[in-house]
Amino acid sequence: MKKNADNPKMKDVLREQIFGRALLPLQKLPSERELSELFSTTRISVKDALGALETEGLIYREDRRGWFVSPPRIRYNPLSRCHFNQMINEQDRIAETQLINISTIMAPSDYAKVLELKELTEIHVIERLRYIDGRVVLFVENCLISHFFPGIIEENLTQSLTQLYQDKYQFTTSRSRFDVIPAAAPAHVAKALNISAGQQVLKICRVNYNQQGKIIDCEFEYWRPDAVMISIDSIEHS
Amino acid sequence: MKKNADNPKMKDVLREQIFGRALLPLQKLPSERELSELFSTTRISVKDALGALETEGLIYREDRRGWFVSPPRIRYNPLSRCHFNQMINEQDRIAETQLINISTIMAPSDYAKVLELKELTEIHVIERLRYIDGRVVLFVENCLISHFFPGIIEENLTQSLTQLYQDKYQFTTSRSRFDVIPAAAPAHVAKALNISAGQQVLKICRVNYNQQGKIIDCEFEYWRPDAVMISIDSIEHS
DNA sequence: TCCATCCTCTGGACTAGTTCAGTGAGTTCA
DNA sequence: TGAACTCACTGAACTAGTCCAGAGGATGGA
Repeated sequence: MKKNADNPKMKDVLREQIFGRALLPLQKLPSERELSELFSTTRISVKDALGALETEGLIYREDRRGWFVSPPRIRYNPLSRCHFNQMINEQDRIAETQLINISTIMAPSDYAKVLELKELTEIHVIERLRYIDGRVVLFVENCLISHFFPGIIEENLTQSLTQLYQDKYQFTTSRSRFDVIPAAAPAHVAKALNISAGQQVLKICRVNYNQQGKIIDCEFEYWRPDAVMISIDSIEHS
Repeated sequence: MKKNADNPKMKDVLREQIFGRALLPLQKLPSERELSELFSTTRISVKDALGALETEGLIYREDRRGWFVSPPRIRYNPLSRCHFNQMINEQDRIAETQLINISTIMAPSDYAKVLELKELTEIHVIERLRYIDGRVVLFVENCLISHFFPGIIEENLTQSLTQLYQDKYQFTTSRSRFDVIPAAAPAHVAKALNISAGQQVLKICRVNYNQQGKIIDCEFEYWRPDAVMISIDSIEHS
């Protein structure tokens, strides 16, 4: 069968099926090869169409696993003191956290810059993965200035770090700065998020100050772009 | 000449030339066809490589014109009362604003929802383009609830709307909410930004309340993703 | 000098394939 | 039962083309 005017564009058909609930959140789409047969087109055209729906936030990819329908976005206020689990639960979603790796290193220049370090300084890097409804959507690197946090490595680091700072170290966050950019996923982040290196992520870099106004840690968050809406209300901070 | 291990990947070469200042901000890259000859590869592979650099924020595309090296990002605080021109000038860049279109319509459902309208309401839609250093980077739609703003259409709408609200209507913004998502450019936005429909943009939707706590307008901003870093500091709001 | 037309150039979108490398399920063996 | 192996499946990445439609510059005519 040749393509003709009776043959609606694949991305329009899929979009309608998603909006019409024929395809449900987290549901797997047919493979690219199947779609290219179904719609009598080539795989490159299928990839382009799927990529367009991905850009719209309607579907997401997983490297070597397939394409899936995106669930609704989470509303996220980076200035909020609300723990991840609580934030997700409040939106009737299921949260989970996985500790991936902890390392203790001399701060490389990009970290040193963010933390405004003037000399060689040891930091702990805590890598965690965040899941919503069983899907991995966020890779987080917390970079803690070690000398502020003796013995933290032995703690349960899947819990709220902010709470741990307060309970064990009597640090409260007096101020936060955050920057948001669309970025390309570095290889280690991509692998953790089940995408190929260089795919689009939404990167949030946050710097936290304790009650003495000193920077104590920074945090790099890499979000799946379809999973989150950053939402800020000026009234919550006045 | 066949590809072999001596032939470095095109995107790595271009990335090095950009970081090494052999390719300067706003400079045009060779066309896809030229690059495919230079690097003995196909146009699809060139497009993939260029797309990867675009995702990194290093280059940007213009439909039918070519690919260009991205200038540094603007730091933008959506909660700031700072006018666009001032914000850009403070970062040693040149700002320009172009009024594209003004229309007066009954609010369609997506606008009505954002403005929390309970009944059929007339709105003014003011479309503007924002340029930094001569490059179009931002398409803005301001949606004003008409009955709050008698006679506004005749004003100079390239100036700061916020200032106009205050001077002519004695409205000050007491509160703002904004949402940020990566989105696909609608056709009318894409055309204005010199990209094809469906390309990635960073969409900011803002809602403003006057001193009586009433929503008076909302704003949809569509940013070129490589041009902006959203930057918020909690200390500026306490 | 200005406007209309033409032409080349551009990215966008498509055709028809191929190879690569990791995932995950099923099977086999200890 | 658990671990290792195998194999089909998957998207990623590549080859070699084609056609489309709008941008912008050059040219010619009024």
